[in-house]
Amino acid sequence: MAAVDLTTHPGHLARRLQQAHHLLWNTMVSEEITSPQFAVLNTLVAEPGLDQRTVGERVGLDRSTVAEVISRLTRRGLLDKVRDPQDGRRFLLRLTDDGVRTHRKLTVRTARMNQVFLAPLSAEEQTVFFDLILRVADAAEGLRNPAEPLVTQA
Amino acid sequence: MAAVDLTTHPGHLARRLQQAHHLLWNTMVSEEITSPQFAVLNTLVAEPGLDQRTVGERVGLDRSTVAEVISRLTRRGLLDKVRDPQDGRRFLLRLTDDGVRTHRKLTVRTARMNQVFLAPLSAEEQTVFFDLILRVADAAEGLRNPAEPLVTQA
DNA sequence: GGCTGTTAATCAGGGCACTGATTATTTCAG
DNA sequence: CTGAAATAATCAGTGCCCTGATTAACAGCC
Repeated sequence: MAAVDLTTHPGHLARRLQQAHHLLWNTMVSEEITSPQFAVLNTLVAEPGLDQRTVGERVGLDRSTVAEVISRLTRRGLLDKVRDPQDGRRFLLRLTDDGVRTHRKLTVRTARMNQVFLAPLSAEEQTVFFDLILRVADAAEGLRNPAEPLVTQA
Repeated sequence: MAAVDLTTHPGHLARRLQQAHHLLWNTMVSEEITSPQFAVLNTLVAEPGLDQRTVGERVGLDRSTVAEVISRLTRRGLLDKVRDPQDGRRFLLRLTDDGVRTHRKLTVRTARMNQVFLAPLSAEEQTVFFDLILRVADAAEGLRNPAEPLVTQA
């Protein structure tokens, strides 16, 4: 008898927001390339030659997920993986020509989709929307790595 | 050369927000019961005897996902499934005593977690946060079913 | 009664996301 | 130089999430 109103639960709202986004992405951007895959491509356009771990850090994907995403992109020929001659643990990642083309094409469509997605909000509201979400997400991520104590006494 | 700033992409932000939430949920609420599972329990506290499809509608889970979530809750003995004598296609869902107890316990913890999660925002900002996300999500969901028999405000 | 269409649930298949354990390589202390 | 800690990547296991196809049951129409 003590049911809660889920519309005041940020986690629930975040999930619904993501689902709504997924729906729109699928219809307006691509059924092949997903949003996380696009994020990886985008990062490698900006910084070619990153390793897997760093890519994950940039786009907010953990080590396992980023490995799967990269393996899919590689399988589709959008990405090249080369062993780092300087450090045999690492793979250096780089877009193929096809990867670059795909990124360019999706960038346009993504911009269009974002417009539709955010259409219910005024320009000022959109700014607030980004700001609030970013602040909440950043703060929660900060809780994971509490300020590293410089003087360690473990 | 034409990399995009992902912090102005609502889909990317939604994903990051959900990940941050997941992290906090795991540490502050439960490692056993997930947020979607809690949403299902919560719905059945409010409306016992719903069928699977309706539960999915209430919490925003599609038919396949809701089936998995319910099967997990049933396996843990938090939920009972009974064939509807009125309609042999349906299963009627109801919490067990253990399910009710679990829901009660998690309700308290969830409230605490939400406070921590939203702490970076002032009270007014929290209201805006809910409002903006809800409006965007609702609008996008509305695009899926263009012409529904709208119940325009009673 | 039988046809047809709809609906609840399941199944097959793909992708995202996390944790904990393992492997290979590098780095650093002694 | 050598063994121990750290690091990049992979693997195993679980759970969420979606679409499209299938199965079983209901409902209306002739």
